[in-house]
Amino acid sequence: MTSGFDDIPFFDEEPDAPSARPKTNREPAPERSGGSGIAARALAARNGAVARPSYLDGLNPEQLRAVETLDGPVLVLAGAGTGKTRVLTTRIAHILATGRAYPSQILAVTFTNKAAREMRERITHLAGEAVEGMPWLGTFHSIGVKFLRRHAEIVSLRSDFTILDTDDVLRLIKQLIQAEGLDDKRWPARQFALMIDGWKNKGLDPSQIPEGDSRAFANGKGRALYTAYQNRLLSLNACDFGDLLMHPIRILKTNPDILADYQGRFRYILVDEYQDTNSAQYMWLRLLAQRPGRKSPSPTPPHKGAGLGARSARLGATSDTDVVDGDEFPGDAPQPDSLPPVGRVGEGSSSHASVNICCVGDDDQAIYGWRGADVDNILRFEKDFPGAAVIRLERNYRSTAHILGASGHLIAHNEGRLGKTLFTERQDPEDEKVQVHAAWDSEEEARAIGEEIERLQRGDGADGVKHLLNNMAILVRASFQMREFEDRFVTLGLNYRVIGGPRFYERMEIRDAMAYFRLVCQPADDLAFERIINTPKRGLGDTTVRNLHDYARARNIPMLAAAADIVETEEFKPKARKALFDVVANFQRWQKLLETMAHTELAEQILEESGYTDMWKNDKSAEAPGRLENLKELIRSMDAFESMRGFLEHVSLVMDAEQNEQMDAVSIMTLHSAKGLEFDTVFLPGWEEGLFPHQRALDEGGRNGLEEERRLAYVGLTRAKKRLHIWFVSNRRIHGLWQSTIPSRFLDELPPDHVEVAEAEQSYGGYGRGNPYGQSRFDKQEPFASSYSSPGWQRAQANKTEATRSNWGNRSGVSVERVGYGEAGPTGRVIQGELVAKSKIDEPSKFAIGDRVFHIKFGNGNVAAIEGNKLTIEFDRAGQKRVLDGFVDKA
DNA sequence: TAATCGTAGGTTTTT
DNA sequence: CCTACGATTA
Repeated sequence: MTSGFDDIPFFDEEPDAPSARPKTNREPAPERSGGSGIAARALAARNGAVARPSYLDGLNPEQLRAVETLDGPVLVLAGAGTGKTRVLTTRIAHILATGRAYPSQILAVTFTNKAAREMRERITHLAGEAVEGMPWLGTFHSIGVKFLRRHAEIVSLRSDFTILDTDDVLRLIKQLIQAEGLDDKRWPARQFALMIDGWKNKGLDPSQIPEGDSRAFANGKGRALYTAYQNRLLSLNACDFGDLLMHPIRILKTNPDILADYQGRFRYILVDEYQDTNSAQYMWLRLLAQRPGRKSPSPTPPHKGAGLGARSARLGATSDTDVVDGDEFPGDAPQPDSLPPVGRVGEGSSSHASVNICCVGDDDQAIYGWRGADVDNILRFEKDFPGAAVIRLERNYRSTAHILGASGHLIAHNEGRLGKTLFTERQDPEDEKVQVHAAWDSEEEARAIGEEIERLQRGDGADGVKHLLNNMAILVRASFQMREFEDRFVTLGLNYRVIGGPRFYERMEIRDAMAYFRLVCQPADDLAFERIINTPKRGLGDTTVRNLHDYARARNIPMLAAAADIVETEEFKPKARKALFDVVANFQRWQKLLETMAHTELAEQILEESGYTDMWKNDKSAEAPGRLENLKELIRSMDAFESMRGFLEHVSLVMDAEQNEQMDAVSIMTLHSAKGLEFDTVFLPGWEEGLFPHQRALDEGGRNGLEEERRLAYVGLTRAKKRLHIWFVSNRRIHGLWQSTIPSRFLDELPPDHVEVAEAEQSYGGYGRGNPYGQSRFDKQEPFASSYSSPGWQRAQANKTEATRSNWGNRSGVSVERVGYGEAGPTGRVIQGELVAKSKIDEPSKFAIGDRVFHIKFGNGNVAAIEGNKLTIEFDRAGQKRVLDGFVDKA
């Protein structure tokens, strides 16, 4: 577990948990954790009756309450860095340890696999092997799959249905659009995929979508297309991601006995990141959170009040499995195919009042409204679950008081929040204020941030300590901003890591390979068939594929089967016929081998015999070696699975693969992907109107859009533990042309007490000096303007004002100043950068001049010069670049 | 089948 | 402006 991923300090790291405190659970509870239940417990403990379990040690009173309030609905409003994950995991451990439920009776949902994995690890840590048997801990989607595999037939699927990724979905939709005789340029599949996504986020099936939505696409054929799409999925025995929730909802709604069964089963429901739930997820939760109906056969409750000792005894017997897996839902007959109206789930039923559901979230960190998340879900929790206990976690363990003060003040500008005020006990006069910096343009911004990073790395900062790059991050609003930093860091030879780019299983070669495997395991997978039928090239072009497609559709058989038929005929020209024959024969053979051969071996054989690996071996492009490497990695990763099918199942849901965390590197990522992470030092560049808040969020989302942007800013600010640097530039290239920009309004929303406008340490070339634009109008209007008196801020304000009046084109005077900076400032810095590099010059390089090397970004090249750990490489495609040797491998 | 030209779009992302 | 993808052409 890397520290960067830890929301909260764990056990001994807790700031207010002195390490001197005894860890034995015989010890009475510390006084500060004095809820009444605890007091009683402590008393009991003193009498030797109940030992206070050690996992409760170090929780603050609110956290403890969140853990111990087990009956009835609970909403935990957990501010950033207040120990959210810890509460969730400890709560589960507590439920298990007190014997209130079997692991199989707890439903715990997260949004990401990462969160689920982390939760599982932590619970294991707290409660021992108890979690091994927690079958219902996972993402909404993975739990959806598990459920759907059991009840697939109710929605006319087989339980071995495939899960399509976005690529497949897109191709499928495109086919449907073409089949309708529509122009796929005018009606892009992309757009329709987004619409479907939106509908499914809301839990709407084709009959339920608003008429307006239907009319908005394809000359009013929206609904028909959606219907056709769903039918096509069924005939492919496939689901998209939305279906993994839609189908379970439908099953639960139309089958009261199944519903009652699950309602009875899940004694405790826990939801992470509740602020991010969409309507469909909400419906699903509401269905399960209702009290079981009268006739529901509820599983025997485990005996209550058992302590830790009793737990392990019970675990030995492990009746978990038969509670979940043993019972095969008798009386669960397939239902007719009619779709129920989507009403408001659970309406009119007051019985859900005492369901043990615990939702944890932070309305201030709701940043996924644009993909269907509905903040209202968290805002109206108390109405949905009457009598809910609402617990606020406001004690922050992460950031300095300045960072907390700044973020708290910013987010207070939002309306309609549940309202929390984070505080910390940390009082260190050494803590620096949040720094706001101005730069002329994005290039200078990147340059200056690079310098600051190197300064920290070197130990030239205020604290004189050398800092690891791993503890620093640059968080951007939009991914195009990353490029500037990458370019700069490559020239500096500064290690960086981009988080969130295209992921392993989304890469072309991986998808291709997976399509082969899919088709072997599932011959009806037409999408896989179409993906690889002519990859590598076999002379089976569009026309052949279309013929096959038509033939297959006419007979209602899979394309692979159609191909098998057609090669027996004279339908195709000999060349195509031969190629197709080979493909069909190959697949038939592989299918047979599936039963006998080890799956990794078979996978390798498939890629060899299909010519797929050869295709990349013959490819001269820069990416080819990397792709072959990825394929090897893919096969290697299959080892951990029982079978090829098992592997496919895993991959369809878990799209990430871990990367090398070895090297020390600065992280570059978007604000969105930074949620949940923390870093000592955080840089937030690009705080300009139009970029942040983003213009489109403003245009399309109005006030809500702005508030979501503000929450995003809040997320960014609260990622920082110790040092926070915010940047804005005066000029940025937007769609290729230079534009003057105005500092973000969010800057004005920061409290002066906790913020200082950083003075540039080097010469700025004086672009603000002798400000020709006079006093800023913002001086009067801004509430805090009086405290921003430093020259830097005034300069910033000056930029702000002039920026509103002019643009790059007619500001020749200023562009000269830029040149001035360009020559003065950075030149010195570059030299410093090299000095750093030279400290390593003595170490012999593992490369020699003339070596053939491969770089992940620039491809193949030859080493032209070596200075310490820096190489100058003549790349085949990218030209000459200086790179760090850690970034290249011998080719 | 590869290479080249033209055009559209250029926020955020999981599963 | 610059990239990525699709369509057209050799």
